[in-house]
This record gives sequence, C-alpha cells and structure tokens, in this order.
Amino acid sequence: MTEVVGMSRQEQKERTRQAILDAALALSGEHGFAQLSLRQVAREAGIVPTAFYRHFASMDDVGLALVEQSFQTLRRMIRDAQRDPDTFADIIDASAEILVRVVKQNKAHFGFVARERASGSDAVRAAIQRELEMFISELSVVLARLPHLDRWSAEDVKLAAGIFVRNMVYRAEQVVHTPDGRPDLEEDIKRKARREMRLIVLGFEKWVSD
Amino acid sequence: MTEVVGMSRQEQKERTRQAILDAALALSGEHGFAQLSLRQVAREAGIVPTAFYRHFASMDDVGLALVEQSFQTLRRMIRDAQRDPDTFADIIDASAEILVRVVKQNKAHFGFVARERASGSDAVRAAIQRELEMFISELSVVLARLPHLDRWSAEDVKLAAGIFVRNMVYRAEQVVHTPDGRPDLEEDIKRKARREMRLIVLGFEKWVSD
DNA sequence: CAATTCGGTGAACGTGTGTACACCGAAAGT
DNA sequence: ACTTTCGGTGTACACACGTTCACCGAATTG
Repeated sequence: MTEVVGMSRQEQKERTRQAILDAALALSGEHGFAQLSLRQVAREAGIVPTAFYRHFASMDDVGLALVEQSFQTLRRMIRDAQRDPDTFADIIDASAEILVRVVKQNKAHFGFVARERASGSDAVRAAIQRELEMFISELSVVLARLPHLDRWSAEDVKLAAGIFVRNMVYRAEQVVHTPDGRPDLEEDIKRKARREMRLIVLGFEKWVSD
Repeated sequence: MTEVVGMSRQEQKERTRQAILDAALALSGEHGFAQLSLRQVAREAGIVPTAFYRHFASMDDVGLALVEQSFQTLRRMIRDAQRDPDTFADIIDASAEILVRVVKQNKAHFGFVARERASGSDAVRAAIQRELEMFISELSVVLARLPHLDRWSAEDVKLAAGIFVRNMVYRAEQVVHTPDGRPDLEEDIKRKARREMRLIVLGFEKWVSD
C-alpha cells in the first residue's frame, strides 16, 4: 500500500484495519454481509487480498468486529443524546426523536445489525443477540423507576423492556429503508413509534406481577 | 433425471419444480438463501444445473416462490388450528399454544421468512413485508371486535395489531432456533408470549383514540 | 404412425473465489 | 549500525460458479 509518510507502524495498521471494516460495512449495505468476498473487501479497502490476513483470520471475524463497532456507535450516540436539553421534556417524545435521528445518522451500522440479527453466521447472530439483551437490561433499570413498575417482578420488567426494544428495532429498520430527504416519512415513523410506546405504557398501570 | 414410470409430463415437471423448492428451502436453513448457488440447489434437487432454467429464470424467482409457499403453509396451519377444539378456551393461551406448535412443525419455512424478511433481495423483502401487512390487517379485523377496541380509529387498531404480530414474529424466531426435544424451553417461550400479549391487551382498556 | 414438444443431459467457456508461498522494504528493536 | 519484525505485494493454484449450446428421448399432439 502507498503509505503516507510519518506514521508509526501501529498507526498505519490501525488505519488499514479500519479501512477493511469501513469497506465491509459499506459493501454489506448493498447485498448483505454474508455474500461479501474477501477479495471484494480488500479491493474496496485499497489493499491486496493477501494483506487482509494481516488483520483478520476470516470474514467472520470482520463481522464480529462490526457488531462491536455498531453497538459502540449506538451507545455513544445515545449518551450524547441524553445530554441534549430537549430530552427532558417527555421521555416518549424524546425517545422517538432520538431513535430517528440516531438511526438516520448511522444507517450503515443499524442496517448491518438489523440484517445480521436474523441472518448472520451463528457467531454474529449470537453477538448481536447478546448486545440486544444488554440493551434490554439497561432499559429495564430505567423502566423499574417508573411509577407503576416499582412493584413488578424483575422478569416482568424485562418482558416489558423487550417489547419496547423490539418495537424500536422494527422502527429503526424502517428508518434505514427510508430514503433521505423525506421528512414526511420520518415524521410518520416518529408518530407511530410514539403511539406504540404510549399504548404499551398504558398496560403498565394495570399489570399485576404474581 | 431417472423418472418414475407412469407420470404425465406436467406431473413430472411439477414434481421437479417442487424438488428445487424443497432443496432451496432445506439448504437455505444452513447458511441463508442468498448464498445458495444454483448448482448447489440443482445437485440437492437431483437435476443437472442447466435443467434448473426449465423451471425458474433465476434463484431470485425461487426466493419469491418460497415466500408464497411459506405463507400458504402458515395460513393453512392457522386455519386448521382454528378448527381445533381447545382453541376456544382463552384466545391468548390458544394463540401461544398454536404459535409454538405451528412454527415447530414448519421450522424451515418460518426460519426462511424470519431470515429473509430483513436480509433478502429487495424483491423478496418486499414480498414478505406485503404478506406480513396482510396478516396485520387480518388480525386488525379480529381485534376490532374486542370489548374496548370498537371505538378505536382504524389506524390505532392496526398499530396494536402490528405490535402483536411483531412480538409473535420474534417468539417464532426463538422457536425456530430452539432444538427439538426441549419442551421446557418451549414452555418458557409460550409463557413469555402469553404474558406479553396480556400486557399489551391491558393497554387497550385505557387507550383513547383521538 | 409420424411430427413436435420439452424436461433433462453433458461438455465447455470465462470469471471470481480463498489461500499458499516467496519476497520486499521500511519501521522498530538492539 | 546491525538485525529483526511485519504490513503489504505479486504470482500461482485448484475450485466453484452462472450461463451457452447442441443434443437426447419419451410424452404429447395431430
């Protein structure tokens, strides 16, 4: 590779590694990660096929790295969003707003997760499942502080959080497939997401854990 | 192909066509439909690669045929299940029961739909989305007859039906990935599905459509 | 019974693939 | 200043792929 001058070995290595990940993520948007070829990714990353092996043992490892990176992105953006002032108005309104904004800004990562969640290799699927479970657990902590839920069993809170997250995942998939520059469609998704969340929350008030 | 004697031409053709579909469905369970090769499918179906073209123009067409066939299976099984006597006890208990039983009996079809829903070709994804929308509409008709929902707007009923269906799809995915001969895991899925449905239904009583 | 239709065959092509190997040259280590 | 390390290169192989083509022979048609 034509290397830029004045870069340490590990800087350069990290840079190439990231180029491979970027290439794989971009290309997987077109036809799915599983049908990417090593050579295709190497070409897009600007290296020769054999150089690939200096960074990953197989494409499967690339998939796992992408899962990790995608969820890192997700967590960082949510953390940033929570600092946003208008978050504190109404938690449901804010959630819908954040959902659409964050997903729109990172369609590649979210599209990857949505696709590979159901169809990736066993290892990739398991990794995504694990991350989503962690997400549900984190949301459970938040939900447990809500008015009616403080008397629920831990399992029930998690069940409720699961319904929430799965609905969000679905709406995120929709955002991914929404063409840019269609604020009307985005508004529609937000609106539906809000109503769904409200409907689910209403059930909370009547539920009695056994 | 070594053909069995005493079969009309169209009988034989239909039989081969079905062999291709069966082969594709079976093989797609291992590594996803998109990475199936025409030659692989032909081999499994017991024909020579070129004979494939006598039945389908491309593997994409096979995918569309599989979507159709999968949902036909689903509808048939639900229809059968509705004739089942124990369906009329409690609609939620019955739904959970039917869900697990039906999916377990047809893991290949449901696995295919779950996987390709998010990751298939545009055509396949669109076809599955359409079928699921029809399903949601059908469920909406049922829901609209429930006690509190008769005053809801059509859109809200559909939103509620969507939450239901998406949760069912998720639980169906779980059943697909559950190894056979683990009634304990199946019971757990049923139990969670029941609680989820109950929780969602509770929200119905308080909702007010605007 | 002759003519036609058509699902299945087998050889052949060009292309893209994963991976092995020997090699290069600059950065890092001594 | 030397040696070592190591990311990137280029060649080469065997293989699977989609698709083409001319061909076969039994079922169908007339």
